[in-house]
Amino acid sequence: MQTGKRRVGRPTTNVLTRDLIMQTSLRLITERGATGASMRDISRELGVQPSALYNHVSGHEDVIGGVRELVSERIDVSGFGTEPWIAALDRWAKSYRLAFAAHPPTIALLAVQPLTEQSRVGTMYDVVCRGLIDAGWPEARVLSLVVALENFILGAALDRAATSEILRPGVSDSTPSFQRAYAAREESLGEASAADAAFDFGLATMLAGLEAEYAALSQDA
Amino acid sequence: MQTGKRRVGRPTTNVLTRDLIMQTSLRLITERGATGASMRDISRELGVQPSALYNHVSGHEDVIGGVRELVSERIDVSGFGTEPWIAALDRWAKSYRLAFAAHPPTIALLAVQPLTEQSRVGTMYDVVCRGLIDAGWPEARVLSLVVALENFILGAALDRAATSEILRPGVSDSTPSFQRAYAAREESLGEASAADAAFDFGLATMLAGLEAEYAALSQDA
DNA sequence: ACCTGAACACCGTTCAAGT
DNA sequence: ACCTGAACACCGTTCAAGT
Repeated sequence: MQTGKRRVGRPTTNVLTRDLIMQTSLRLITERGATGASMRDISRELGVQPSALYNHVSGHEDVIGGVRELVSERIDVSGFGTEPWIAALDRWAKSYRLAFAAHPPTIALLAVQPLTEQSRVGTMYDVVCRGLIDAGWPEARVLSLVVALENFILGAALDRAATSEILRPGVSDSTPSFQRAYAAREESLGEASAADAAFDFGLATMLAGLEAEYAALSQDA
Repeated sequence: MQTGKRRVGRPTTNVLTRDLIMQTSLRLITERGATGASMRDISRELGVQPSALYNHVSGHEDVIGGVRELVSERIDVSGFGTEPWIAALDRWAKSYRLAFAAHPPTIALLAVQPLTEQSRVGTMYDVVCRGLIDAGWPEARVLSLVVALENFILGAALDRAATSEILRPGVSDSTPSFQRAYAAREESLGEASAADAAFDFGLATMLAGLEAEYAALSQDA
């Protein structure tokens, strides 16, 4: 990316754009982890001084927000309006998690960020809300449903981002039931990821619970 | 905490202990947020040089791990063995979330940390696993169940830690369904927290799904 | 408007020196 | 063994100066 040394003063053709900064940041985070994309790292990668970034972004928080937008673009909301609501939620949840799982270190960074107004994330919520309202869910409950599912998805993504050894009983310790459960899961999983198994199990459980809740709703009406 | 200026060399009575460092760190995180408990902040609060901390902890990661242990001590696993498994899970999940909710900024810090061996967290898993195995859940599925529920809990805690404005549609924008759902929830909630509503809804949904799954299990047997 | 370069107030961590 | 003090290699951000 470097173009030798630039002399002071405004360059004849701009070196940076906001989008270039976001793309570079996402790439660095993915390649080097959450701590590998400091403002100084990004500027170094782009061959500019750190202060140059501030002509296009307001600060590090702004960069993180932009990266979140980038990652969120790959979430699939196409099921709403074309499939039954439960299938649409299933598709949404799985693609949501995969979008973040493709860049594991982003999750811890992004999950805490407040939602910027007028963002693509906002339009995603709109599509999901519309699908659920049209399906007959009471408006007052729709956001609780969406947020609850999202909490699970982000928690699962966070889990996947952590080392796979995050949950492992110590050897020869005082947790026999934990060890038995661990060994039994190990055997039944084979090559599959434990985090994936927990996500699939949890998502199926939540959707089953939602289906039951939905059935109870139409019984009241 | 300061005791005037100490001269160089080993003090006659120790100033620090590992536990004192952890307690101070938790207090600072709670009072000042996740960024308010740097190694230098902790040392300043304790009236010592930053390097003094390294006689009792291996580094910042170690401190975070210790704080997680502190917070986790308040998780209630007393239901396992004394209540039906579903009630025990409900009690566990609610106290789990509350333990972290009492120190909101800790969650983002702690959720990503790998589990240290021989920790209290490990014994918590053991009690939960034992309760579920004794209740008749297949050993190979127990950990997926626990991890899935934990993912939801931590995701919900993360959500609660974020500003309450994290999810809010922009005014006069192109997300009408999102806005309707937001307004409807607002009205039905009154004073209650939106994050709480989503957690309660999600937990009830997951437990209902688990109950259905459990019933299906015994049908096969 | 958009870059460089210098500066400021921070980090985590290491290590010699002192008791 | 457990502290101080100095040092190293980092941060994010601001701002004057230059084109």
